[in-house]
Amino acid sequence: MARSTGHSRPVIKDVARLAGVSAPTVSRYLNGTARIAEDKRGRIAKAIKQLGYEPSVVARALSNREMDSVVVFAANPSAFSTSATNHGVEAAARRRRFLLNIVSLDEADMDSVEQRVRMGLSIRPAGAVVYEYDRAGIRALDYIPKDLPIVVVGGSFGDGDYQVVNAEREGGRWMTMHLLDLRHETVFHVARAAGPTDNTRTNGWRDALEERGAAIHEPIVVSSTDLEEAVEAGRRLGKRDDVTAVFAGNDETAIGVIKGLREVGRQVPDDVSVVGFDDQNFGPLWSPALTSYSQNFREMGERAFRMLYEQVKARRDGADAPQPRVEVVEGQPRLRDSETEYVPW
Amino acid sequence: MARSTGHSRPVIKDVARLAGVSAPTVSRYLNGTARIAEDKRGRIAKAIKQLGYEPSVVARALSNREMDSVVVFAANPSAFSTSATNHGVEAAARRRRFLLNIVSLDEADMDSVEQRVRMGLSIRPAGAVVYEYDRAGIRALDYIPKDLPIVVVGGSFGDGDYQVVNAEREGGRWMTMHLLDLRHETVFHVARAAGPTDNTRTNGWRDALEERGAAIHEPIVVSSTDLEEAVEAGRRLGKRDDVTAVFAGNDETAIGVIKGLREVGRQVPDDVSVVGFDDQNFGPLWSPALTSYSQNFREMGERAFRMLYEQVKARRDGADAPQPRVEVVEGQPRLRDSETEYVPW
DNA sequence: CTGAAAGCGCTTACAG
DNA sequence: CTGAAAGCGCTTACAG
Repeated sequence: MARSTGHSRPVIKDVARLAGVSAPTVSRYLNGTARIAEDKRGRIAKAIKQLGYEPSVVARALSNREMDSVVVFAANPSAFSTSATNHGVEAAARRRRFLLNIVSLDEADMDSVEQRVRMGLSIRPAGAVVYEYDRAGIRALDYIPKDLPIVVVGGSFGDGDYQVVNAEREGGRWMTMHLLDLRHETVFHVARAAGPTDNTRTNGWRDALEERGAAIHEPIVVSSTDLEEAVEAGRRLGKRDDVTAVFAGNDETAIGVIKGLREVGRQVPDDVSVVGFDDQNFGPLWSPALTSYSQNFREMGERAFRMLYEQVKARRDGADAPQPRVEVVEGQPRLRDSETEYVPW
Repeated sequence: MARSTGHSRPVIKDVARLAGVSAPTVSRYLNGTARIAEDKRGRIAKAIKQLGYEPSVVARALSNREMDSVVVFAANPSAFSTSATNHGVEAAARRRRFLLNIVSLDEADMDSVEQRVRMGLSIRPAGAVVYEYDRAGIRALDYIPKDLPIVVVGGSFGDGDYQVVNAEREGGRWMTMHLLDLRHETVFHVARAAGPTDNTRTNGWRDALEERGAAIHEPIVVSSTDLEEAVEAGRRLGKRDDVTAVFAGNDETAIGVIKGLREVGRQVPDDVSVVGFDDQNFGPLWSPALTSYSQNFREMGERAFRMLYEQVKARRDGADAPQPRVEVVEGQPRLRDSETEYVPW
């Protein structure tokens, strides 16, 4: 395994020698962990620059028993929500010079969750972020030691001590209320199969109907992979003449529903109002431009890291852990042209 | 910094003691780096299981000067292509028990590229994968030491010694040919601003026109963020009556173009055929269902890791590096309803 | 086949 | 403020 590293990179000893100090002094300089004489500071700085020295994060991690890194555990790694959240976590982590490790989970392979978690933790990260939009994420929580800083993203309130959730339920409620405000007598709902959390769009929809005393028709649940099911839902709804407004669980579903509605001769928004969720980039281009609810995944990721870092920092400083809390990241409704006021004949 | 780790996890010494052998023997057992007596094998295996021992990847990395991990450098971390490719890399890496680190690059902040690369390499990964769809990726290559195994994903042929590219150009050529086969006299093109590579959809489009001797009208280049530009392109094209077929650089663009075309009274596909690229999931739901070209990003990611691993393995075995090569991952046309045969009046 | 020793590159008590 | 020493948890020549 002896690799010919060529001229290997400089190590702390080289810096120390060049600066005429000991390695521990360089270490203290780097970590700000003790006061260093002014002249030595200068010499060390120069030596570092001259050598192009970079501390080995691996050696540091071995010594500290902990790496400056976060692991994120997430199912659906290629979903927009996941990757946008990752991006936020990474950006915030980078500012603290933390590295990001991604370990994907697989809903279809729950048996591997434990092993994947172990793998992710084998690097001894300073903390973990778990996206708890689904069962795999929830399961992952079981395998993470209680003493490791964790932040849960998404999920139900109370699933984690430290949690950042998007306003799923609030958003669902808002969109439904909006339709009700437009005088629709009630709002039908085509839902994606949701995880077992209560912070869901569907619950928000129900909240609004209950609050207004509107009729609650069981939601039609469609697969999030086979969009044809949404089209079929649209057809079914289109055949009922009590359907004037539909809240779709996401934008793809909304599109499918609109398509199905049209197939059976109902126009959107003239005959039926349809709103989506997620505000995907194709929404504004749709005909009609799709009204939707925009979530800020990037922001969620950034907040998740910051919340994690607070815990890590406190631990490293020997301070008390920060107060556990749930942060709700609000989204924003984007009103466009796919819904309109209900006008009875 | 002394953390109360509670009961710390078992280390190799604990296993050795319990099995009645030395630590190096356990190490050799774990790595298959020497023959071990049958009875000791058994005892070691039992001790490992009993203790729930897991080797410290950090200690191992320090000793080996290299971590069992890959870094991927990529701009546009939340783009579907990026995240799907990441997923492929991660899946293939996991099989080899390699960890994945993600470092995002930022086109808008080229100055930070060097620092980001250094950060990503600070962990001493066994290799790096660079997504070279844009300038940031290309720049990143400059900062990665030549002796580190690298695989370039995307980009021009020949940018890297080891490269996996999708059939961008081939795909563009195919789609254009398809339209020409439908008797359109020529095909107009609305392109996204492309990176400085030659393996582009636009070049494929040009290839096809040249091959058939069709008229080449300069492509309209639109931003990949502001979809309104695509709509505007659609309007402009719609006003010319020599426009009967449009190859859009991707599906969002295609949708925008269709919208613009409609605004000026041209129907798709009756008056103008429009095809997209990428085969996003909303394509089939569009009216008309969008004809597009589907790429296999996941597969690209998997191949990228495998190609990287070959290099890593050879290096570790002290063997010759594998032959440099470029693998082209083919996509697949998805013919739907947005294009049709040209019928002159 | 296997053990004692040294080393990977840091950090942190312990003295001074 | 600063250095010598020991340790983090592995791996790898070196002997045997």
